Amino acid sequence: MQKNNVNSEEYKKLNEARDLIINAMAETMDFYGVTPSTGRLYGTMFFLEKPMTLDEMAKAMGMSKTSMSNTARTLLEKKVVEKVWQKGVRKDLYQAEQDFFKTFAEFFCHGWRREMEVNLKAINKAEPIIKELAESDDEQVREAAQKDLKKLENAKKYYLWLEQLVEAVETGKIYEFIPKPEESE
Amino acid sequence: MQKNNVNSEEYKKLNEARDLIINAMAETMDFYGVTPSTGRLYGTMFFLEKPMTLDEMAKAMGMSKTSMSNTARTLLEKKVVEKVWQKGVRKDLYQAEQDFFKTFAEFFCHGWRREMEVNLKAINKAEPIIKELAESDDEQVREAAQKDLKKLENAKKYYLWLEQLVEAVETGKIYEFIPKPEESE
DNA sequence: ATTTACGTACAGTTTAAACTGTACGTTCTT
DNA sequence: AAGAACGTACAGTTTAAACTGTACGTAAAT
Repeated sequence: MQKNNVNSEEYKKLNEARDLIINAMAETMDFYGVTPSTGRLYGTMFFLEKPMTLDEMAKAMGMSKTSMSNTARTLLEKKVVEKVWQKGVRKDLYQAEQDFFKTFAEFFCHGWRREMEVNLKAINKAEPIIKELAESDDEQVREAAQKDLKKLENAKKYYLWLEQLVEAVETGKIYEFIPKPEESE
Repeated sequence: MQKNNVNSEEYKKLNEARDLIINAMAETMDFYGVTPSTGRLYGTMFFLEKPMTLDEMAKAMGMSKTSMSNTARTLLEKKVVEKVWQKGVRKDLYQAEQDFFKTFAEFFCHGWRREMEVNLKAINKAEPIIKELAESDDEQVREAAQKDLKKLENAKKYYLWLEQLVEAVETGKIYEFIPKPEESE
């Protein structure tokens, strides 16, 4: 918790300031479908410069190594951390992605894509059936089916649009429309 | 479950086809932070033309009225259903929003906005403290604080960009860049 | 003024998720 | 080849979320 040759008073202050941010991250990351403690881990890794081992995470979060293994995997799947490799280091090393634009693109495009795929698959299965029923002799069935077809058409149009959006975000074309504030490096 | 003067065989078929879609919706709506049963309710309401009462929902979902009250409130908060009013009807009536573009805009802009607000608030609190530490006599503290400041700068730039995106989506300006496929009405 | 209908607060229960500790397979070290 | 270090599968526990039924406050109906 406290480094050796270091002004620990000021370090404490710095960590408190970082915690303000980390807490906010932990709170808002529920939007990304993770628990607060997962968010806290990401926040912690975000501020740490060097990559982190599971043991370091466990110590920093005051949690079990098993939990850290699971949490790290979650963050890995969400593409907000990456596994890095260092010569001579046996332990797995994880490092937080620093570029929020990248994490934004990764996360939302992945989610949107999945939504499109699953739903379009279902639509393609259901549509022929409903199309058949839209020719029914039974007026009520026919009208209901026709209304459903219209709904499916609209859904497909939406997914067509979403596909375009995903592509624009993934390729970076979106930044032609909404430019990034220029980087300070 | 079975209407009176209706070809129940065909109705069954139609409901099976609808269920394919509803199941897909229930599955993918986890991305929107709701449970499958909440997704199922939305899907059910999406296909039903008329607004629905809590009792009808309870019957359709095979769940308690209390659950439906909670679930409906959730959907209301996410802005994917709305309360409608009909003359002479005492019961609350809920109706699914049919326009996916609207639900997209409502949901993501709300989430992004909250993320920006909470995190920027934390940044504004933490930054002055870190700025002070960036002048520290202790070299380690000073360098750490300076690195942190850069991180905060980058975060702010990202949120600036996100703000622009939210605005483009909310105002509909986004459709100038990624046009909607034309409506079939 | 009673009664009836409605939605939800509340308490209790069931179900699922988060988390821990032990044990095991794998890989590096010696 | 034996031993040590590492990550994770697994089983068990704790915590939180989902769901139910009863009860109550409010408002319409009689």
